[in-house]
Amino acid sequence: MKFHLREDRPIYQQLVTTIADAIVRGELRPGDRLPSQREVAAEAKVNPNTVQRAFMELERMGWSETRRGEGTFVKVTEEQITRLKEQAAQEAWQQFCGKLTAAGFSNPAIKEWVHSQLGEKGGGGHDSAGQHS
Amino acid sequence: MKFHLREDRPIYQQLVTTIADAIVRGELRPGDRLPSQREVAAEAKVNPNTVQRAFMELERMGWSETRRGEGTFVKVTEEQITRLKEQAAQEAWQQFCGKLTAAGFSNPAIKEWVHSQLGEKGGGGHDSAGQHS
Amino acid sequence: MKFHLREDRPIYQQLVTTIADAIVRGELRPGDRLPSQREVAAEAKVNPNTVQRAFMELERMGWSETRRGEGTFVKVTEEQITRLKEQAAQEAWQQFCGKLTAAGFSNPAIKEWVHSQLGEKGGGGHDSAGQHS
Amino acid sequence: MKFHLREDRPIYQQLVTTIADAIVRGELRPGDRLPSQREVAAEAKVNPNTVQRAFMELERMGWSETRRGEGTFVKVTEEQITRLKEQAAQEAWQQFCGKLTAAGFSNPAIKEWVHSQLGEKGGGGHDSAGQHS
DNA sequence: GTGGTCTAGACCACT
DNA sequence: GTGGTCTAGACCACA
Repeated sequence: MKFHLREDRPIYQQLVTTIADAIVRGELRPGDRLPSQREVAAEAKVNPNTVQRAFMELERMGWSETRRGEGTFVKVTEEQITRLKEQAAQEAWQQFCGKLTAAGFSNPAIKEWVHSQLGEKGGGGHDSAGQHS
Repeated sequence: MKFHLREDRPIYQQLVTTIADAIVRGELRPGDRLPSQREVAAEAKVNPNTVQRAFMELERMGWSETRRGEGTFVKVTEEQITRLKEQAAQEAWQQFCGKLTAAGFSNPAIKEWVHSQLGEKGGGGHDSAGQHS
Repeated sequence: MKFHLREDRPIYQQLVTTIADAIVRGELRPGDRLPSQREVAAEAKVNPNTVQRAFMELERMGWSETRRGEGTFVKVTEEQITRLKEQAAQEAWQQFCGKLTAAGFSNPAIKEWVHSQLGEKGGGGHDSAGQHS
Repeated sequence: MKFHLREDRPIYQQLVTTIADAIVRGELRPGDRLPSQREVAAEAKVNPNTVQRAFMELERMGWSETRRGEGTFVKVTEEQITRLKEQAAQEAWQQFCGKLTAAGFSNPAIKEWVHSQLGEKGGGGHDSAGQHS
C-alpha cells in the first residue's frame, strides 16, 4: 500500500490549472489583468521564478498576453472558453468514472447508478451540488 | 483571485481517506495489517504522531483495530465495505457536479451532458476510465 | 514488593474522569462552558495538547461540544447524568470491595461488615461522609 | 472548577501508606525485611532522604525495627494487623460513602443502593471484586 | 482570545 | 520492533 500526500504535478502546472479553472468559472474574463507575478508568488508561497514559468506557459498556450510594464492579461475568445469548459467537463467525468471503477463498479453499473442519481434528484445535482472544494 | 496549492484538509484526514480508498478498492481486506505508524510516517513524510492520529480516527470509526506491540489491522465487515463504496460514489458524484456547476453548467445542463456521455459510450466510461489522478 | 507513587492512568483520562466527576456532582451543568484548554493546562500543570486530547475524548463520548473560537461546552442530557451517577456508584463500590478483599475480607465478610456499618449508622454515612480524598 | 492531578500528600506519607497496605494485604509479614532504602528510592524514583523519613515514621509508629547493618524489619503483632485491617475498611467505606454523597445520594439512598448490591451479588462483591488498580 | 493541526523528540509498555 | 503517552513549541483559522 502506497502513501503519498504531496501533489506530484509540477507546481507551475498547478498554477496554470488554477488559472484555467478561474477562467472556466468565469472568475477571470478576457481582458482581465492577472495579479502580478510577485503577488501570486507571495500568496501561493512559491518561488517567483515558478510563477514566471507558469505565466510563460499560459502565454505559450495563447491564454494570456504579457504587456511589459503593465502586467499580464487574459486573452481568450469566448469560443476558447467554451472549449475549455467542455474539456473540464470531460476531465471531471473521467475522474468520476475512474473513482467508481476503482470502487468496483462495472461500466453498466456506473450507468445505472448515475441514472438513479439523475432520477432521484430530477437533475444532475441537488442543493449542495456546488460543493467541490 | 485566490492561489493556494496546498491541500487544506488536515493531513491526518487525508491519511484516513487514503486508507478508506484502499479498502474500497479492495487493496486492503478485513484482517490485513496496515503498515506500521512509523513506516507510514516515513513514506508519507509526515510526523509519526500525525499518523497515529489518523489511526486513532480509523479505530474510532470502527474500521481498524490496533493491537499494542503487533500493529493495526483492518476490521470492516463486507456490509461496511458496501456502505463505503456507496459513500465514495456519492462523494465522487458530488465533486463531479460541483466542478460542472462551477464551470457554468445548470443542473438540467449537467443531466443532459451526462446523458450524452452515457449514450455515446454506451456505458459510463471508456478506455481510459481508470484514470483517477 | 512494588513501590510506585505515580498514578499510572494516562493523564488525559484522568482529566476526563475529573470532568465527568464534576458533572456527576452537579458542579458542571449542561450548557456550561469548560475552562479553556490553556487554562486547564496551566492549572493542572500539563501540556495543552494533553488537555486537548482529553477534550477530544469528551466530545467523542458525546459529553461535550467544542465550538471553534468559543470554547468547550457540556452537552449531556439528564438521562446521561443519571447513567453517569449509577456508573460512578458502581465504580466506587468496586473499589471499596477491592480494597476489602485485598485486606483479606471474604465476600460474606464484606457483606457482614457493611451490614454492621449500615446498622450502626442507621444510614450509610456519618458526619464526615463527604470526605473523599 | 478545579483541576489537580498531582497527589498532594507528602511523598514520605504515601510511602508509609504503601507499606501499611502491603502489611494489611499480608504481602509483608512480621519479621520480613523491607527492601533497602536505596532500593526503594530507586524504584519509587524519589530521593533516598525521603525514604529515610518514611522509614523513621514507620519505626515511630512501631511497625518496623531498624537493625544497623542488617536492614529494616516489619515488627507488628497480629493484633495490630487486625486493627490496621479494620482501619483500612473504615477508610474505604468513608471514601465510598463520600463519592456517593458527592454524586447526590442521600444516606438512605446509599443504604438502599448497597442493599441492592448485596442482594444482587449474594455477597459483597463479584468476580472482579478484586480490581482496584 | 478560542480551539485545531503539526512537528520533533522523548519515554514507556507490550511482545 | 510495535503502538501509547507526553512535552514544548510552532502556526493556523475562527470569532
